[in-house]
Amino acid sequence: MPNEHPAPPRRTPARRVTIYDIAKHVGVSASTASRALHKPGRVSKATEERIKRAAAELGYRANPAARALPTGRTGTIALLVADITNPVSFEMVRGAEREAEKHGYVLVTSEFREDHVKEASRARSLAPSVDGFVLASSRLDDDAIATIAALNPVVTINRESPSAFSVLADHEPALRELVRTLAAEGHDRLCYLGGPESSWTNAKRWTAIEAAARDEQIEALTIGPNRPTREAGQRALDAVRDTGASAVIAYNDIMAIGLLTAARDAGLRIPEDFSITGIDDIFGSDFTCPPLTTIAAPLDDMGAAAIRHVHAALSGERDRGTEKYPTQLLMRGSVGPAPQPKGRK
Amino acid sequence: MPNEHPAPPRRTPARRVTIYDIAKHVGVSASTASRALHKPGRVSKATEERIKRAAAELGYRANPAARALPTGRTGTIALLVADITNPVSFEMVRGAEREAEKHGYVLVTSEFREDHVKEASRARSLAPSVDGFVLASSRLDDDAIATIAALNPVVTINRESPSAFSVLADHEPALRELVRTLAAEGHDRLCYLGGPESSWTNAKRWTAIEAAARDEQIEALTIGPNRPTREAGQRALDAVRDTGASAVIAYNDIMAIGLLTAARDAGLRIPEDFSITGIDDIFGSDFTCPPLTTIAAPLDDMGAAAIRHVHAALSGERDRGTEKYPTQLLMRGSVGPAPQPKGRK
DNA sequence: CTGTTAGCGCGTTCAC
DNA sequence: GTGAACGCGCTAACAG
Repeated sequence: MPNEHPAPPRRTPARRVTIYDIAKHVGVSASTASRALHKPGRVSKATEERIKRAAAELGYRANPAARALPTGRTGTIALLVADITNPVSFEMVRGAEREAEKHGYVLVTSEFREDHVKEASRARSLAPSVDGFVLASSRLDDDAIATIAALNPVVTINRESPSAFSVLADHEPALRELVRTLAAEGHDRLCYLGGPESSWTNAKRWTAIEAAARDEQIEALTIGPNRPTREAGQRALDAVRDTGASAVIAYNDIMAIGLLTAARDAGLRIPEDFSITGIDDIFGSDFTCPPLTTIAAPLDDMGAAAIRHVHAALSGERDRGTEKYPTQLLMRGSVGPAPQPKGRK
Repeated sequence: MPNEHPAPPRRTPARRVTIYDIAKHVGVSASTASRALHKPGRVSKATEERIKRAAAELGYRANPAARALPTGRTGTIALLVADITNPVSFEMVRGAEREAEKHGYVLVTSEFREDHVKEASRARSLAPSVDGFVLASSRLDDDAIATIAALNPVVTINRESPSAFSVLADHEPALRELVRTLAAEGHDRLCYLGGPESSWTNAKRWTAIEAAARDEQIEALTIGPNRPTREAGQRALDAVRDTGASAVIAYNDIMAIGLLTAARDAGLRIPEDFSITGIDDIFGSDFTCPPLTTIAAPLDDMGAAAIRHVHAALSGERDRGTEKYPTQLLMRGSVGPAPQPKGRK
């Protein structure tokens, strides 16, 4: 802990009301009050009613810390995302938050900025104050995830791991469809603009593209690894052109947007000179010039599902497994026919 | 609490190491261990060293809940934002998170989706588990904020309130400059596309625009209130055209982008037929067609500052006041000369 | 169905 | 400089 937060000059203590206050007020013991408030049916209907009324009147709020001590449950779930400012995170965070609230959990969201060291350290420091973890686009290896999972249930999003439940977007069919479409448009060499090496999905995506290209009997090559940023997308323009490919599939929309704007700045016409596609369907991908062809996943649902599985694991249900979500190819203006029809086939 | 999370089937307890473990391990009392770990100099240099070593060896992690009980401090700060999926939130969240981590706090981020009822209820339910609040773009009235501030220090972002410390972006100079520029380009009637009624900044922005327009001797009118969404921006196109204004300043970039895309879909040329500007400089505002003229604020710094002020308040420093941050007008392609010079003056 | 007792892990008196 | 004892608010175990 780099810094301590001292307590000395306490703020207006304004003592909060406890179960003892309401117990005294009603004329029962504290444990009865506790039961009435949280254990359904363990107390007579009449006194339960009186206790609940008193609690409402006095404005009682359970102290989570006090509750966590005997139960070992904090009522908090941590969601670790690679990059908060990546629009991909939004929908996931929103879905997770909605579901967490629904089950009475507080959600703590934290980003690790694509840094696996930071990710591990955040998990370690958060571990004592949460009941479980959701790791979105984790950069950790299986051992590191296992370490975390030893103390708390872990659900991963877009990352498979033997020690966690995994919620995945199945990009394979959409990528295959995309490659088929590109081939049909006459593209006979396509380039995958790769993402971070430590990204599990990066490898998956390239594998799917490669296989699809083979089936379509067109060439596929990849450049990378690259950081998943706009800047990286921009800087990749020359490398992409050097490949001689007429179509590019970028690791994600952020990179695709970087590449697209760089291409336009360089005087290229999209898609006449060049087809570009991304993955994710982030905010903004529909209003680039031209709008970006991309692949959408139900990130909102996936975020919610992850929380649901953490909750299930905490309730004693199985905490390993995989759940796949379908994705959808969105054809937009950034894809067009190959520039020089070479008459393949 | 809509739902309880039952504890019964506890997960591999895997008892965590406590100060007692390390105390026994070293051969001292628990209180000495506690002191050595957190009270500088209250224990002999030698034993302090041994205790710290033991703590490290055993992998000791303080139990925040147990700590919170006697101290009343949870080490957590809540950040409430209007809309997580609005890119405006990102930078603020990121800055806040960075600063929170720096001071050893855990940050809980939660959105209330522009709903003041939800905002209040979130604050109420979070109150017992946090040390303080940051309310970003709060939709609450002063009384509601005062209620929250009675229990925990509150810092507001882009919202002034008598019972909280306020971190504000000062849009007035940039708006004035923008209006002056528009006037110089020949626009003699401009329209403010208003945001939500409950938004404090909405009123501020309109006031600044109105005053600047008066000074420039051009006409300014406003339409609204509107929800701060892309859809609202799109739907406003007709209303905006009906005003006869040749330039629009939107409440924020999201709405501006909605308006811009709707205008283009309707066959209008921007900025030849119409100048459009936003406020916020969100992700995406630089790659619309044409790029959006907007006003940028140091949201990252403001988020960090808010946390700093919560921390300061918790340390007994003053918890009322105002801190203003300068903003910057970014002229981009969406602004041009007025379509039909009417030869004002 | 309900009251009593004990203890969660830690900080903090108060003695020594 | 250090240890023993108490209590934070709540739940759990054990009576009754």
